[in-house]
Amino acid sequence: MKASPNATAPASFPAIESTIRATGARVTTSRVRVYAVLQNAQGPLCHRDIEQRLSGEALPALDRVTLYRVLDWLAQTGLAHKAADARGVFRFSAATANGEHLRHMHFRCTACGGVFCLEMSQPSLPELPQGFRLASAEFDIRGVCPDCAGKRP
Amino acid sequence: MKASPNATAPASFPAIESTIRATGARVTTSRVRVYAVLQNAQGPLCHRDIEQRLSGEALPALDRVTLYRVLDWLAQTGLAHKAADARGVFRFSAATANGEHLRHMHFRCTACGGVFCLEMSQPSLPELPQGFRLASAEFDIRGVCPDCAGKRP
DNA sequence: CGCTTATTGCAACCTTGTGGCGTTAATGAT
DNA sequence: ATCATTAACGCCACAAGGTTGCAATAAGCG
Repeated sequence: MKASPNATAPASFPAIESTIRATGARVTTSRVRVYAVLQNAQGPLCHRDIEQRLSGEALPALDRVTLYRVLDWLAQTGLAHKAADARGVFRFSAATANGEHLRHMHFRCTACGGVFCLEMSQPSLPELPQGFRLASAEFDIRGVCPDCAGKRP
Repeated sequence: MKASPNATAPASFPAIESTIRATGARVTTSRVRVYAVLQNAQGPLCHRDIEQRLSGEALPALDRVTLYRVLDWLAQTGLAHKAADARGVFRFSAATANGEHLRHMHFRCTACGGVFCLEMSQPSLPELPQGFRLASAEFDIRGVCPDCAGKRP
């Protein structure tokens, strides 16, 4: 065993492994790797972002379809959140333990599709008409991020 | 039932025509028809919804690509709003004259993708970090609509 | 009416996402 | 430690949404 100083380390994350094991499903390298990427991310990532980060690792890249399935599985088990960005592409983010994601604030750039989490106190939830089942509520702000605004002023 | 006379009326909407003319672009039947559909709609419609409604008219159906282009043009000129629904599909809605759409409330069904406009007083807008350009802000609520909840309880 | 060119329609293509199926490998039992 | 079981994986093809290029059409104008 070596020490662990490299950014392209193999998939060995005891905490993540036990989290996945707790769901009752099998602990596979694919799941560990993808979940680790989501946990290290700053904001919600789309399929391509994740593929890119995985390809930076020493391990072989995972199949496109497998990645989709792992992501959907993560979303289904509640370990990750899945939502479409301003361009209609699904983005995924690791769920926090206490489910505080139910009240979050997002800025979605219509140019690059990026999502920025804004840490601000969110207004209270409204009451829904009868029959509607609430899953999540977000204050969704669209516009252009500083990066894209700089490129096309 | 022939009682309702112009369910399949041709494209002749003086108000819509002059609105389009005011943008400086050409007034075409495609633009008039699509814009009329959006104005008569209850909530945001996706490409397919619009195609379906247009095919109910007596006039020949418009090309898929043309529809996309007309919709993008409407969004660009500000006559319509374009946003992705919970399933990542773009939906379009006619903009109101006074731009009050900036403060709106939507419920997005994750099952059928439907969007329901909720008329409720919305909380005040937050202040953004420097460099971010605001385009629109919505309180975005996701869940399951009464229809879909009834089908899969 | 005839001219100019913005729009349209068609065809091909791209991206995102899904379904089927044989093969691999994670787990539990031996 | 090895084997059997079967959940996941990888690969294939496919579907839906969306875009690009270009020739044909029709809106606006003199």
